Amino acid sequence: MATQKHGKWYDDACGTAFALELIGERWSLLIVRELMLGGRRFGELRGGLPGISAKVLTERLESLEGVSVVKRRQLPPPASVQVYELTDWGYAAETAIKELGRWAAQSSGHDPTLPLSPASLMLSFRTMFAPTLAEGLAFAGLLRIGTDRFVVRVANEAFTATRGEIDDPDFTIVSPDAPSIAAMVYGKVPAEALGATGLTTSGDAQALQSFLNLFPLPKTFDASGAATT
Amino acid sequence: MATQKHGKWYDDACGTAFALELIGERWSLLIVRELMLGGRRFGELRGGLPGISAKVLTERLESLEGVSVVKRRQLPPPASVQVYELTDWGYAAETAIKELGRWAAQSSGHDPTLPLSPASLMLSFRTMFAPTLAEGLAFAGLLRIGTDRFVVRVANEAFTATRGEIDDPDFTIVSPDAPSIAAMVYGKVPAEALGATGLTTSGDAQALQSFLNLFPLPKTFDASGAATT
DNA sequence: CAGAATCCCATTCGATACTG
DNA sequence: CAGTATCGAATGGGATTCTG
Repeated sequence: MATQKHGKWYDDACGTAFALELIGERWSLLIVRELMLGGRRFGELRGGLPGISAKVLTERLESLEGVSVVKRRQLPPPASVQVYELTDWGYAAETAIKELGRWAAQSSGHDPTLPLSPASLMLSFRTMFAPTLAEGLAFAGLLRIGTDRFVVRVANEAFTATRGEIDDPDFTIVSPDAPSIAAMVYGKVPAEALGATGLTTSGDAQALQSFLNLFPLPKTFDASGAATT
Repeated sequence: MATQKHGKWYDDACGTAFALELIGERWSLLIVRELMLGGRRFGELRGGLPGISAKVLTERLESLEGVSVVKRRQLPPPASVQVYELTDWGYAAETAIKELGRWAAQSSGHDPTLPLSPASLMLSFRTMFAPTLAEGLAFAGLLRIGTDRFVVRVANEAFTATRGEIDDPDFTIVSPDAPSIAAMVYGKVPAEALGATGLTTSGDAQALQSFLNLFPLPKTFDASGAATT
């Protein structure tokens, strides 16, 4: 187990302060975010974290491993690759990560045009999903974002999004990147207008449209931080 | 309005990344925590944040004001003191802060013997309160922690904790500091054993005991981050 | 007391080069 | 590809001083 680096930033018994000791360093929480949809390799992590250097990523992974949020796994010999994945406890951080995102997304200062990783997009779906809008709906969709594959399912007013394939999806979305899908879902841009981005859809148009409407945006505070009535 | 400092740490449309741009600097989130139970003065903030320097506190307050999480208020002339308080949006961060704390407190590495501010203690109550344990209960208590005053109320399976006084509480807890109360609530240390700490209780012993049992601890992951069965 | 201004050291980061 | 090693630059934060 790698050695823990700092250990004494704050001198505070508060659980939130302890959380910040663990995942409060720059980049740490975003690394956890990238791992939230399953184990990833070093290079895949870099791909989802624009601007992070190999040095910092290495340091953060060691730190997160040292505090048992991340564990390292050697894949079986044929392809003996190393994979980083969350521990059970690491996965338990999902709620906290989503609540932070939900909070910040309510600000008028949020810029949705920046780059977005596939994992972030899936996590945003898990965050923004509105169960009441899913009454009576049941379908499964396949999302192909670059080389990533995700299955999204809606049933019993519940939503799941996981890495994986599926044989007979009700609909399929193929996109070169995540932002194009985000624009369609959150920007209410019709799929046809996204042709130029290389995004295509197929399958049950009804189910697809239902899916696209399951994720309402809040945005309820103005630039001065006051609630908008 | 103060100028925003960095602005471009991450280049990421993810809401969580944006949250970290706003409150991800060292100390920032703990300052928000200290303000969560009401406006505070500069020195009061320092008191609740052991180890923070005046320089850093000044910088962080400017930064938080710049992004509209905190606002500055001049109290009316008689006592023309400056008070820092959260904007509506700042108060909306409570859920995220509590979820971070709840997550971290599940770790076996959490050290509850460190210093604890009164605001942190109240926030921990709001976090750990278990509605199902409050069925049929209704009472109001007064907590005097050093010079701070809080009113805690339980009714309709709901819990509130706010700064303030009350005339006829069902019980009163007087303590020189927050950790003594934390030991009684979370450490299951009987009040009598806390005499040496200067903690005293009075009023309806039944209501007091009910109150003390409303905040169960989770702690469900071992040192390696695995779920304990 | 509340905070701004200086100074200076320690850490951190990014870029580049290197290795199995 | 998956990191490690090194180095210079930038940043951050503590201590101190000063001011209203």
